[in-house]
Amino acid sequence: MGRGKIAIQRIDNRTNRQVTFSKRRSGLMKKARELAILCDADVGLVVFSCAGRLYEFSSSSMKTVIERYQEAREENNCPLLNPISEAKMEVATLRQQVQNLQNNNRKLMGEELSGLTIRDLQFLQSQIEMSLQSVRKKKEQLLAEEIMQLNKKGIVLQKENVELTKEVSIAHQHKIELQKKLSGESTSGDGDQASGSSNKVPGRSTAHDASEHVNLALSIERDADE
Amino acid sequence: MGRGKIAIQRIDNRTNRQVTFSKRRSGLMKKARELAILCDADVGLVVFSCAGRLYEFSSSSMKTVIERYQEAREENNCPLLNPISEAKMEVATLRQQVQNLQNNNRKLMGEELSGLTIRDLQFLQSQIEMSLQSVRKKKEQLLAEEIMQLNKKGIVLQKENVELTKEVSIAHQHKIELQKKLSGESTSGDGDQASGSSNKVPGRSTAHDASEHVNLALSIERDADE
DNA sequence: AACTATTTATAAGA
DNA sequence: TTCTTATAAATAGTT
Repeated sequence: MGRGKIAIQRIDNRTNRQVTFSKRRSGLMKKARELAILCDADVGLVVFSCAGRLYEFSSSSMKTVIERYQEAREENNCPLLNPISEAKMEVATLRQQVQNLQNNNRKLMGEELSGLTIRDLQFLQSQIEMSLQSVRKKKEQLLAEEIMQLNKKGIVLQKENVELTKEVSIAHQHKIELQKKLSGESTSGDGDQASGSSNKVPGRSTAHDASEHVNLALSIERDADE
Repeated sequence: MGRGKIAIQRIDNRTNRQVTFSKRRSGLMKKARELAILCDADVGLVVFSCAGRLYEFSSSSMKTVIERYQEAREENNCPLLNPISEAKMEVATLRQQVQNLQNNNRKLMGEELSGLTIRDLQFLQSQIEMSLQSVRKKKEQLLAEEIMQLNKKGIVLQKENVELTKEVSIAHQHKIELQKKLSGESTSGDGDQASGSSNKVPGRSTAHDASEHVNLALSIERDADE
């Protein structure tokens, strides 16, 4: 229907193809609408251009048509073409699974025990006792690790402290020697009056901090074993 | 296009409508196919006759076309038209829920504790201890109920036994009296030789059964408190 | 996008 | 239903 007859095969010319697509698409849509109206039919038409653009017509609503189509296909034959009832099945399965897990959880939390027999309860109790043992073991393990690490840190800090003490002691010695030399030259000495009383360094008592950490860890362990 | 022009409105004549439906439907299908081939388009066409019969054409597969349509609609705009992605969303949510519940279950069972901190473990331990308490309480309650019931039953049976003993005693008395009368008449007596030694009824020792039940219950309780 | 020569679809009749 | 055919409608190629 046109100036010339064309073979029904892909139109190679790009422009030509696009023009024909536009014309025939609107013609198809028009005919789909006419069929729906004239014959009281329910029609759904979906067209994707080769560029991926979507065009559609439906006499009622596309959603309705698609659902009706899927139902009809499911009734008549293959259950392979239904992405929706697959999903529905999966939802049902998962719901059941959630239900079971929730029940199990509740029992493990000691809730909703009314339906259980003494035997069930005995089993549940054993289960929970084992869980408790497992959790306690894990916690003790973690605590032991933490304590060991803190002890290591403490030892390092203590060594550091010893070194610093030595340095301070040496510095003090030097100072005293300098003071002696100065007092040999003149009687008015400008020496450090406080440092002679102690070799501790209050501003940076690192070893003291470490021991505090260890004590804290031990107190946590004591709490845990109550 | 035909012998006469027709208005685009529902054809009243039933036969006419059916004929037109048949002709135009095949025409529409043909044009849909031509469009798909000529213009390299993806076309899906679904037609339900007013009688509910399904006719379809799709250039690839209807399943593919429908899925592509739904995806396209979802991307572009409204999420109202997608029965499939709703289900997908629900499946995703449920999967997550199942995952969470399984994790929780495992923790409550003392499994897979590696990611937890000491604080987490402490909390979990408290939770499990509470569960254990709850389960023990429930079990003790059930056991107490069972024991009470068995005791009641035992008391009833004991009373019954007392009554039966009395009856047996009376029957025995009667028998002795009858024997006395008979021995007064003739020396050869046909009396009960065994019943004189005891007033127990070995064939129906109901009270004895009840006490056994009670002992069983008590032994279960002892097991539970280990 | 409009035109138009042709082809195609189809309404009515058989 | 199916075939026929006159006619309406669609559209291929052109402008």
